[in-house]
Amino acid sequence: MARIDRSLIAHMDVFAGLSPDDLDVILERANSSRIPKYKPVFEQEAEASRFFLLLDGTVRVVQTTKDGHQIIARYLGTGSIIGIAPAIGRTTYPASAIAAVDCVVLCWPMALWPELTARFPLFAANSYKAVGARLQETQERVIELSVAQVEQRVANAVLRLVRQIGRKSEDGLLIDFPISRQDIAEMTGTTLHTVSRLLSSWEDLGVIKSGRQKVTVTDPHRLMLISEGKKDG
Amino acid sequence: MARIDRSLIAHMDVFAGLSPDDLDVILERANSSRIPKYKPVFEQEAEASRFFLLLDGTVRVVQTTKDGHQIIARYLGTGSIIGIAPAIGRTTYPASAIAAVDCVVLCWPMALWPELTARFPLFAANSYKAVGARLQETQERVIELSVAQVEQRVANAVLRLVRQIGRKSEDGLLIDFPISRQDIAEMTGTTLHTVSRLLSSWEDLGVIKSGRQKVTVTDPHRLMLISEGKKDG
DNA sequence: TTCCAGACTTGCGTTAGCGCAAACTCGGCG
DNA sequence: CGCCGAGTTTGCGCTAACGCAAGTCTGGAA
Repeated sequence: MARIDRSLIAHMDVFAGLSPDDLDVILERANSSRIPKYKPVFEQEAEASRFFLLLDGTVRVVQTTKDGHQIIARYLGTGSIIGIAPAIGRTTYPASAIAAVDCVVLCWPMALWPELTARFPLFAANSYKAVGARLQETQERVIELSVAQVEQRVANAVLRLVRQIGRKSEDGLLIDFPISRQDIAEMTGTTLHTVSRLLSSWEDLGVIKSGRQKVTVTDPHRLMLISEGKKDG
Repeated sequence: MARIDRSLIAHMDVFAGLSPDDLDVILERANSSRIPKYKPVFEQEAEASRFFLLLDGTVRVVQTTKDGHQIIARYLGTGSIIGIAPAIGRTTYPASAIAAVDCVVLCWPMALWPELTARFPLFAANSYKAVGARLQETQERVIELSVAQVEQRVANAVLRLVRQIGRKSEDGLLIDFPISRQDIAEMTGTTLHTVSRLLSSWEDLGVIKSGRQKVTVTDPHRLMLISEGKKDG
């Protein structure tokens, strides 16, 4: 861990409040590595031997069920801490993390987790805060799955993606990594067919533009209305 | 906090690993109180002014959406720590907690949360572990809502309830607090009608017995098959 | 003991969304 | 430059589950 730009790292949420010296102690124990697009950072069920900080890129967190269904738990962007299995009382990873684009991560041996959290309570607190935030998001998703129709859920998912990792393009807000209909289906508990139909209808309405593994939102406001179940404006 | 039996408390998960002295310090700051059946321990959106340890009973954690839908996030039993909003980065309670039966709780002013977690890292870690466990459960629920049919979800919910807070009765495993069809519907993202139909059909099969706000599982194994989508045995 | 409200049951029509299947599109590789 | 296959679109029939409505049951209050 020598040639990574610290000024960026220092501002990441997990390190909030830490002194530069403390930061040094933590960072000098880390290794950085590149994860090419579509390669896993870690895999579900594997021994949780390392934890990671995403320095650049986006990862897709995926769970696979016994009967072969895949569910996208979430996308995580730059600055996210991932793979902290012990924080939720596990020794294996509960999900796989796949690079959605080329990524750069820092990683630490998991053996350092108890040590670092004990020595740097702020680091621990920040990490746990991330877990708490994920709990809240997940809970919101439960509510959505329980009470909202598919169209609203898909609209919401697209909006969330755009907000989290959207980029302005000439046509509107572009989701900044390849995402298929299947992916959106796995985020919303539906099928790629239904997603395709919905995206098509939205495209007819002029709310989005979409192509192969690409979605651009041209009328976010309208899409928000849809996500609230108000189909017409 | 004087007349509560410490031997029971000392064995609760949140206090695992703490010395008796540390435990004393924590407990002497607490107040105990009785929450009668159906009364709230705390309410969604309210300022999170206190956190609680459930000494006896069962609480129902409920979220209400803007459009008036209720969702039961989970049931928590004796030994659960609840209302720790700051652990997930909030200053208000994200949900309401309602006593499902007469309950006894300990409570601390929220102002003590930073102090106690800082002073007793094991207490902090145990609390955060609880958050982590809830994240995992919630995530599993997302998966279930995404891929499983209503019948499987309801079967699973009943099994979970029985496991968590079931009591042996002459007929089988009884869910040990009043639970309505509506409640089960709010746990599984369906309607009381559908739940009623399912329970009726299971009763015909001899898998359960049920009455007003009461469910007894007589054939857990069969119910498990149903929850796995294998309707026949 | 009677009454009542809240819990539950059940029939019926409707529909959102699934599953299958067939066709199309397009980016990249040979 | 043409082919190939993954990603996508779309039509069609089907069904799980909802929503409504009209009951029945039951435990506790009066």
